[in-house]
Amino acid sequence: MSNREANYIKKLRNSGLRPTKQRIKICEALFDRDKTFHFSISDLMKIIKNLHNEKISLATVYNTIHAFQKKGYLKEINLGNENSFYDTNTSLHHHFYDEQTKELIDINSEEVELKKIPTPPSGKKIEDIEVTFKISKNI
Amino acid sequence: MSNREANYIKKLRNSGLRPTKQRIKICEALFDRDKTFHFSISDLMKIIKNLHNEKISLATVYNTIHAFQKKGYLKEINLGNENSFYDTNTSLHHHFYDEQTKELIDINSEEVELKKIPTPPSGKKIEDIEVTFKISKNI
DNA sequence: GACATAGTTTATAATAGTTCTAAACTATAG
DNA sequence: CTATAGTTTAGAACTATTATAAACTATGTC
Repeated sequence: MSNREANYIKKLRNSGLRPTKQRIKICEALFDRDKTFHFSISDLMKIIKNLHNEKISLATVYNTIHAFQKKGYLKEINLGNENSFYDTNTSLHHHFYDEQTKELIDINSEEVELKKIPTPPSGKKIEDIEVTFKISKNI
Repeated sequence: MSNREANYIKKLRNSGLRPTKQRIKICEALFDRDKTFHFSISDLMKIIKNLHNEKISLATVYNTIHAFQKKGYLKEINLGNENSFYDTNTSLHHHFYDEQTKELIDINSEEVELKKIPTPPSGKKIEDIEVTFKISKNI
């Protein structure tokens, strides 16, 4: 068993998730990466298919992604496509988004600073700030 | 014919859209308002149903909203619900969003100022900046 | 290791939002 | 008034997602 695999097993157990072989494979597909990773469920299905000859059922992929999201290992991002996207970068951060190419690029939170912040409606507090910079080809 | 109706007819014609009675009714439902308006297609269907006894088919509502969006009279907003939302405020602006209550509140662009803006990837330029302040009940 | 059990996976059905299709209808120009 | 291109419509088709319920499996206990 690889070091990484053992680590996933430990993390899954610590989160109250049983380390099944499907979950470990999904961990490998998602987190064995240098950069943070953006994906849709259908992206992930394809990646799993290519990575292992064995397949994981669609329902399991949905279940697992939702479980990982609930445990805070994934963040859902909303770009207005018809389908949901997920981000392995769960820290506070921002995005460049190219609507043409559907490219999504992470921006570290230090790269963006707000000078003026509006006062929230009474009885509410600001929980999170997300800035999306819509970009396009520079002709 | 009301003043407003005549105005909608003119605007539709100027945009290259034939002023059909369905489109005029949809204009009334959307734009006869003081405040900017946020809605989903199903919201709009209900509103039309209540406003007039006559119904407009779902396909027409979709067609019309898409046409209005293409002409720049509506802006799509992405909140990560399963369905699309639209905003009659097409100017550059930002939002408060309460995920619990699904409340969405417009923020004028003057209320938000950015001190530091990241440099876009080479060959790309920033087209638009959207800031979402996620809010929640202040306990 | 065998067993019970609670958690998990799976194929499939069901649902929801949206888009497509093709026929009927209508605004508009000539 | 007529021709035509644009529009509306019901319903089918499609896509993403969630629900269902039966088979399977990780885990703790003996």
